[in-house]
Amino acid sequence: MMDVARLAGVSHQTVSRVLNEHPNVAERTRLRVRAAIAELGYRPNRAARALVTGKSQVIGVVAQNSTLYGPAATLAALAQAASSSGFTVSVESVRTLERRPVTDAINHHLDQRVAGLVVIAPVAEASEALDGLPDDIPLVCVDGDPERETDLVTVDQELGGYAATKHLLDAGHPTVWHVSGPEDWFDSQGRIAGWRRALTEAGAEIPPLMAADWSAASGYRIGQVLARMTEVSAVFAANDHLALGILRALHERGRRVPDEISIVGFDDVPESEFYIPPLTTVRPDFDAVAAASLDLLLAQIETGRRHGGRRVIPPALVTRHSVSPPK
Amino acid sequence: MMDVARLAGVSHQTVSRVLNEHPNVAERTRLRVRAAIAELGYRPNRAARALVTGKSQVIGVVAQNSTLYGPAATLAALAQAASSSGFTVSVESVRTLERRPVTDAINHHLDQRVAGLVVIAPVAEASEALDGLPDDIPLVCVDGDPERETDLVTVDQELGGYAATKHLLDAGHPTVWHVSGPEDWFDSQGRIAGWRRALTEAGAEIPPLMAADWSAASGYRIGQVLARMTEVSAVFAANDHLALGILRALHERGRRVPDEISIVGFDDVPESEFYIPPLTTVRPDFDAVAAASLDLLLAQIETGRRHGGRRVIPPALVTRHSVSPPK
DNA sequence: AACCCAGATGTGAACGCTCACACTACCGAT
DNA sequence: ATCGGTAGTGTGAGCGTTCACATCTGGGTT
Repeated sequence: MMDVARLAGVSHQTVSRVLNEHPNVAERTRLRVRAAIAELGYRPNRAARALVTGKSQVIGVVAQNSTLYGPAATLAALAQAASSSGFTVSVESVRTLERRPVTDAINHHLDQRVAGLVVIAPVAEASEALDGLPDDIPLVCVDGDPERETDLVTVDQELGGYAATKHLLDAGHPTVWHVSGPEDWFDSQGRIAGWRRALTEAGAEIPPLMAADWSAASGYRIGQVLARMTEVSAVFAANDHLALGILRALHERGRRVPDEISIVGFDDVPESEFYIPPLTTVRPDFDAVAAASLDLLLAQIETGRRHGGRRVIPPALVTRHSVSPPK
Repeated sequence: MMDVARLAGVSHQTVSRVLNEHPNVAERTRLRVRAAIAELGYRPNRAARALVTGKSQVIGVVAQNSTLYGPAATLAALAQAASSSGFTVSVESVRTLERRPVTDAINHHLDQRVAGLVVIAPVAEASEALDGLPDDIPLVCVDGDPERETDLVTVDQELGGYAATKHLLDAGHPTVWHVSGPEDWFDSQGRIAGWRRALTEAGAEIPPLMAADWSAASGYRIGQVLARMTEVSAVFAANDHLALGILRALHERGRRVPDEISIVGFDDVPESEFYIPPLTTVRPDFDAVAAASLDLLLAQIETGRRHGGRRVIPPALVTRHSVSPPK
């Protein structure tokens, strides 16, 4: 920086001002400094800046190491969105969503003096890890406890579950079975609630809940049970991969979809359009989730205060060919 | 740090020594310092350390913003592996794999004084962006040009393509059609080469190449063509999602898999076991790719020199039910 | 007893920036 | 003629570490 200053015939401070786009710099000075920067190929040292300001241009993200579609898609979208705002995303990957590893990951980020934190905390325990945090660090919680007070971005799971169930009910099915995700996930809870509400509103019987994890394998196992039960005509699966497993189990036992049984999924993974049959599903907008998170976070960074903002992104039902009226 | 030093009754330098596990510190002093650290809840400022040492504990990753399974899985595994080595992964997400955005991303990382760089560069243009780089920065290229000299980690695509094709040939098929990924991807090129080699070795006819992108949608389009061609009895799809699209197209035209047509995929996405029928596929070990990358990178960081190391991870064929002998 | 050496510790500078403040020049208003 | 204000610029300190070097101590050698 000194070299640049010397070449431009100004002080280091003026160079700093040009770099930070400080208003009070004469136009020709600015030009001269920029020229010197270009000539020397100078690039500012962000570590030094981070040291003195106490903040970096880095957003710390805590996410579970998983290839689950939702979290992975959110993370990718977040990285993309951050890049275009001049931020870098630093990922601390946790093996499990227990409190301890999440806390460690957060502390590690704090050591690096990140400008803000995005925590993907889809279960209660991970969500609780956010409670002890000093409140001078910008923080957005994604997919976290819908009840929490701090800034939160989430897909409207309840609405999605409601829409899926309603769609099946509207097709004429007397009731809808639900294969849910793990019960400690807020996502699962929301989808279950939506399912229940639709059923209740319609005065339909509420069948027992079939809880699974998010995998196609568990969908398959539950599908084998469902396939034997002649009274089930409509199933709402908590995600597309579960739906795929169910589809396969049904196919194996010769139960035809949608003729005998209708199915709706959740997530709209790009492949679901090519399942057999093409899956009617609920599409959350992960790009919108990422954009909203960044938006909230940047606002906090700017003002230096928590706002308690809350963005709930409504998902959309996309209808394909896995639903038909009951026979 | 000064506070800790004061409390422990030592100098700041001794605290620093304890922090960096310098050998020449008396045992009881070390204990006293640790106690002081714990009592004060002191956490070192990484930005300050990065400033003075010129290196951070951060690994810069450049990856395309995509939800493609391979890159996403590699990235996740990398973040996980880095975390357990005490490193953080900083992701710079590029929208396209053109040279310019990749170079920008790399420079941005360099500004942050990352300890090393991992670039996922599956096409030639991205790979070229690595050429102008100063050679004092540790660098590992993942999925890059197999011909390049610098440290490289990649799945043995050629072997995978060979194994898939050979498997179909061994089942008795006269030849094997190939639906490939985009031709500018090294992954595609390797799989194509393996496919050709297996065909050539067996003295089989080499059918025209069907090039697609990686999506199920493009697999479906090509599948519609394949379904009409009575002479095709065996297809090797460059990834599982393509295979899914093909499966669906075939199903629509009433062509049964594997009775009439056999199919092998690539990637072993977790869902492929539940496709109809369960897909025989080639499984690359993304965890191994990530581990090898980190290994190579850490070695460079330690020695401060490029080694020109090269790790080629052999994939494994996993046989399920999408292959049978021709009728 | 004098010496040496290695282990343990302390001292001050430096890393590359930004911040707070001081200074200069020039303007218009009194 | 004096004053205050403002745009433009410079000066020095300080952020929290590590590095290079200096100093101190105690045990083993001669």
